[in-house]
Amino acid sequence: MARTKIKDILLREETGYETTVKGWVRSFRNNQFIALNDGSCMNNLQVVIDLNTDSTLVRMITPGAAVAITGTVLPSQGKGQKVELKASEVTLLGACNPEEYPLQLKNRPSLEYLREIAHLRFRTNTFGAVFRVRHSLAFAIHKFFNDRGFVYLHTPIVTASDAEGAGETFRVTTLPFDHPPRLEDGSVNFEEDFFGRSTNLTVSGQLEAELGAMAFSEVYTFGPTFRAENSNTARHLAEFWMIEPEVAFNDLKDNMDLAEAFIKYLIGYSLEHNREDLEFLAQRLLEEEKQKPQQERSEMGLIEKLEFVLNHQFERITYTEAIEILLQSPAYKKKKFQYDVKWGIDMQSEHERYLVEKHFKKPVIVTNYPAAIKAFYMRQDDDCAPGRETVAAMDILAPGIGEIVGGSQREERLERLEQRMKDMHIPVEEMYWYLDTRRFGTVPHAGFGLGFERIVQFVTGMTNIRDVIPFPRTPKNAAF
RNA sequence: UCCUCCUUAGCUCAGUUGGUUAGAGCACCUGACUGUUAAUCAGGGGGUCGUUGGUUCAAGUCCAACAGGGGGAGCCA
Repeated sequence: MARTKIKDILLREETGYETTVKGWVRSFRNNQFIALNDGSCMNNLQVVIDLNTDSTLVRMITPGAAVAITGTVLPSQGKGQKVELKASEVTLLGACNPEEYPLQLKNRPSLEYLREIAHLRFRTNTFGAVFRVRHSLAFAIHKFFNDRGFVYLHTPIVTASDAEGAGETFRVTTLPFDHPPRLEDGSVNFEEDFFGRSTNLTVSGQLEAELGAMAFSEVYTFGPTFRAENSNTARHLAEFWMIEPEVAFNDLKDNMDLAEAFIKYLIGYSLEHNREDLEFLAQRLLEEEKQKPQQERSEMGLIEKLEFVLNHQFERITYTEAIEILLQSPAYKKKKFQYDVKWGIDMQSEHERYLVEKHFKKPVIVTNYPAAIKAFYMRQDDDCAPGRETVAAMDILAPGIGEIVGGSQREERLERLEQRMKDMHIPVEEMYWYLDTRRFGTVPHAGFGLGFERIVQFVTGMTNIRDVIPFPRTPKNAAF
């Protein structure tokens, strides 16, 4: 008999039909009640087996074991569920030695411990919910852009340019690391390497996305990104996924509108399609926060927070206004900030958190940062006072996780771009392909990068980024 | 990379001022019971106290280094 997904049985709420389910045992009570989960949804299906079932088979029904069960769906006699499956045939597909299996429903394994058994953690309620939401968000990203006529562009994972200076790179090579071919001056001869030049894993697909935008008008990338920085935080990974839309003819305001609509769409999509999972995650978060002192607890529950963000305009302020707010803040006057505030500084986490969590209490888009602290490709603002040169940058800061989006209108004027690159010691000749877009039919355009795991964190409420990617890669950790 | 805290049973954690044989709950095993909901009840087994070195008559406990992890910071998405 064809397998029915547990989600469909629970959704149907109909009874009296015969069917087959397959899944993994979460718990087995009373030698009679199996809580069965097949990952299709949060909830388990209660399977009731006959008391006369062969006792050697009954002994094999243990947490983690895989079973196939045929039976009739009936209204449940118990209180915890509407329907249950009365088994007529139970088949053990895969046994699971309970002495060795580390996941038992009645244990309360910590997130840190589950990270060590990441190959099994999908089978827990928490990670089941997190990764169903992650899937939903990934799908919603494609849907959002597809519905708006964007072309999904696959930018390369192996690249030769580190021109953007977005971070430390992982080198890609087939040269023998113990005796690489060398030039006369002792440096490694990359001409003998696989690609005939020094290559690394991509740190961003943006520059290539810009090339696509100059033909398709609107493109987006969504792929793995690699940074070899020795960052040990709850919001950094060495391998993560990034979404980078790039739109011709858009200016900074269009860019903000797109980013805000995008984030709200993702939240709305998840609220609509992952209600059960989000409710579970909200409950989990609530339990976790009970451990914290009152003042550190968040004011809103997870779902309230998502609905709040969905229903309120993001605050939009310039960098200059942000600095002004910080300078006027009680926190600044009481010298609560560890780092000083003045125009020109790169804002520290404490400053961003003050703006987002204390002052505005909602996502904030900060624009027009000082040119000196931003990347070469950002469009230089006109009519700046001397010493106050800014660029058309925008960062979206979200409560709890900080910068979730970084983007800008791009510098489309060839001379100004070349001059800026020279000032910042970026090899102009090597970047001829990038500059060609400014030579051949250049237009104003804008785009941004959104860290996928950060939006998954925001939506699921998971505080550590390592818990929203299946197999996290971080310094000293590439297990599984 | 820096600051800080942590590492004791499969898991979550106690462990007093350095002092006899290392504790609990859950999990696991054995048995009982059977419309349970993290099932319940009775009994049982389970430890190189992260690793290495040091101080001491004596170290889970004090010191150092290293490893791993948490929280914070930097860098960023």
